Amino acid sequence: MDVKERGSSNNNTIQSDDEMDLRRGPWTVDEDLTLINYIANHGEGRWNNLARSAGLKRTGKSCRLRWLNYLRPDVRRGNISLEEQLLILELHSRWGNRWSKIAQYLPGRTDNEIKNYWRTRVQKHAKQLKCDVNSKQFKDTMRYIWMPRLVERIQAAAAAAAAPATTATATVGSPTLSTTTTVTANTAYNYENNLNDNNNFEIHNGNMPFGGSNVTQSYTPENSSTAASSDSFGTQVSPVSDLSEYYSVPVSNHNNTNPDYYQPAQVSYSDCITSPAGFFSGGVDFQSMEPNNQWIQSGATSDNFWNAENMLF
DNA sequence: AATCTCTGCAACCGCTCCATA
DNA sequence: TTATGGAGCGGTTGCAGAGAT
Repeated sequence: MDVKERGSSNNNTIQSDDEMDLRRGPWTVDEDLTLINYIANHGEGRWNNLARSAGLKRTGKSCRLRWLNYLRPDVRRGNISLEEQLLILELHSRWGNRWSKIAQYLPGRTDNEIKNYWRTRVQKHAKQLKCDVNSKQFKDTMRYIWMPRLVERIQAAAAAAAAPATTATATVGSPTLSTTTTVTANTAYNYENNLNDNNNFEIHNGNMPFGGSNVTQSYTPENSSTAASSDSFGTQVSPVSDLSEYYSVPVSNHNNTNPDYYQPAQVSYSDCITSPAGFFSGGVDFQSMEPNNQWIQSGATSDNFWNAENMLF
């Protein structure tokens, strides 16, 4: 975000007797640098104390939020990939609005980002379909139509990407969809049929922040990038004087659609993705199920649905 | 070109939970 | 046992930019 511009458009410094000059609103580049450098040298945690010690006129909460949602080096930005969308839909169907929990399974994504995605995309389409996002109708639509469609698109993309120099295995209706590639970007989910509240799943790790290339590691929320870690940096780091150093690309290019913007892992998941538990198991033929969905049988609603589906993707 | 409307998302708010004294 | 403060979570708001008119 170009915090400077946003900050200048409205002076968000709110002063009150009991808030002692605490700043609110968009963060400035200077504030960001101060926070980054302080955490680099002292680690995170004790946010109120941190805010004071760092000389930031912000609440601890504000510092924590800024760090976790924006400044952390392992935060991923950019469009939500198809695989991530699929995962979000699946996990939300399991856990509802447990954003932080869902975020634990999407490395580098924050609960805020996922929440925003859900509200801006998914809820919007529920509205278009004139049904409640928590209704069975909508859940069925997600589960039996949108999610299989997503899988198809993932498969198609994988096949297209793999065509020249890689191998791809895409089995419709089977529990696995795997692709191996040789391209640079390579965080791969192996979302085995073992996802539940206590389970781990594996991530074949490429250049994501928590491991080296081609490492397969058991993934748990505890070792996720989303989980706060005081070890994100070493204890002694050269001060960052310019956010472009920190991000390695101009920070002003923050728009998600701009490929120059900070992207710790270039987001082109060339991946293997295995279905969420029970989603594909048994080789369910979603296509054949569609006509059985009473709700979808109604013509007008069906039209709405397909329009919404196209927009969702 | 100007204005209006919509969209995406960063940031804030209020609440709950948990650890500690 | 209770009080207090830190941390985290989900919901909401407000703004900038994009797109439509």
